[in-house]
Amino acid sequence: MKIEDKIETFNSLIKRRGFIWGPSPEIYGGLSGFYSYGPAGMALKNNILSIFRRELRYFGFGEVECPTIMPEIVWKASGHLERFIDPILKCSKCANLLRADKFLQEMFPDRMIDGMSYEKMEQLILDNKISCPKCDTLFGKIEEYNLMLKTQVGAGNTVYMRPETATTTYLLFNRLDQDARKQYPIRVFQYGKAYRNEISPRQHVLRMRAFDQFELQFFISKEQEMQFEDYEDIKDAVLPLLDWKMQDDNLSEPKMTSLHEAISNGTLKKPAFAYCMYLGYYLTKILGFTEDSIRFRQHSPNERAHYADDAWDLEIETNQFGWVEICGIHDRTDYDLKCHGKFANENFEIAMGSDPKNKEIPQILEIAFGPDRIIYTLLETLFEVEEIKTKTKVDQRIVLKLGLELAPNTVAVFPLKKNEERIKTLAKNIHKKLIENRINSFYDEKGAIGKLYRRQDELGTPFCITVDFQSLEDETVTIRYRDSMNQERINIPEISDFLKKKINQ
RNA sequence: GCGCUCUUAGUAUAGUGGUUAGAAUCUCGGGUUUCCAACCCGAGGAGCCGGGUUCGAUCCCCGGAGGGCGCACCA
Repeated sequence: MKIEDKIETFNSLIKRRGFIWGPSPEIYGGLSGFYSYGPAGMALKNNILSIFRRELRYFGFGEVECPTIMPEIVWKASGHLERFIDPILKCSKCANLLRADKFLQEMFPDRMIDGMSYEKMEQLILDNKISCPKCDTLFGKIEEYNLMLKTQVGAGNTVYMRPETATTTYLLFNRLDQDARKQYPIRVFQYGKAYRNEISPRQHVLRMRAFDQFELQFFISKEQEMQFEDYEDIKDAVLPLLDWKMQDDNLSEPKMTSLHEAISNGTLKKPAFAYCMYLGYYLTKILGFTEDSIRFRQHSPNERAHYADDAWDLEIETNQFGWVEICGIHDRTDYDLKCHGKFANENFEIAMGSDPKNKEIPQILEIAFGPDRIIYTLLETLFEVEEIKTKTKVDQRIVLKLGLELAPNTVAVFPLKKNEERIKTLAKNIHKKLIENRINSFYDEKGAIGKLYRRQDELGTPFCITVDFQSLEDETVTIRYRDSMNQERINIPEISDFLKKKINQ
């Protein structure tokens, strides 16, 4: 069997081996934009999350969790209600759909459309007899498309599913300020679901309507942004940067740039923001993404979100979908706290320095990961179809080169022969010992030894242990390495320690 | 959301207006096998949903859902 199309093979692998299924619910035909994780996918996700949590502890972050539903006032204050509801023009004849404001801006480049009321836009359309560019039918009323999912709580209270976790974190600000005893910068992150009513979700889990976010926040003073202690430790780090000027020159390859170089030539303005870039890069690299598949792409000023002063996407190059954003690093300034302070009638001005009289609203720097995108891009970039030579033929194998801590199974244990009771019993006992040592071991005996190895290759299991006849004599087994397919013999009582040592290397 | 196109076992597919929808792989049971998807025996599993035309529809028609591509959308 020759494996022809790598992308097809990959797409079927993630279904076949229980990584990602959908659109869910499959037995009812599916709802576009919603996917489920199978056991392997969920194991991978949990492994990623525990690495992130462990590392963020090291970087001084605390974790919070907030409700996914928030009242209307929150989104009015954050600006999402205004920005996430788009005015659209729908052609009554050909059903062509257009963003009303963008379309009108194109028609009337000299007029200020942004901020114009719907009535005024409609008047403009009427006065100038604006018609559908496709079929020339006259446009009528402006309709709304709401990118936020709306529902009701209690007796008709209109509420919204959060379109990002970040805003819900900001609502805890005065609690966090107390909790951290005003030791700025405050570092906190939140992991959880966010919801967006995409018009047409596509590209598998890359654009879902319900998706995970893992968002880190710095609450920081303006002074600290420019004189950031931790920056000194990492300023020599070299990152693949593609700023918007390079993009304007039609470049797509990033330039390896050290952070202090980026700061001194003005590509990056704030050392604290540079530190965020580093942190995003660090967390990405630690998952095993290869260096040449990563780049930071800066948003051009008109691409930026309503709250952002500077924004960079950390992107991964995939076969199927090109460069995919897995993380966004945003300088949100004091925008969010200013808005919420105003709407909630709270005073968020804090004395963050030594002078208690010098109060200011903290700045916010954000590092926002999309775990679903991490999982998809990680699987896709680490997936390989390899040629291998056996004694008799040249064969192929499918292998996921997942990091040792990420693989759903750390080790699999097999009996070389399934109908030899003594070998089977010993293999089962070894598996049991590993499980008791809380090592993620998997026992399998269904199939010839080669098939057992290949099955684990597909799941990314880094180690396989095989019990053979010699094991019965001298208390040793073979351990087979996923990437090299090499084997060596090790002592049975030392397996757990051997694996733990390998993992912590 | 629009246009084009597609939808058959877990996966990837073949074929057909009419007996029991075929092969691969897969899964399970058994045999064989002393290290890389071997082999043998046996078994299991499928035409997206709803309506119409027809004596009869998986196949033709209509509608819906979902996927792919293009447009639009993607703070």
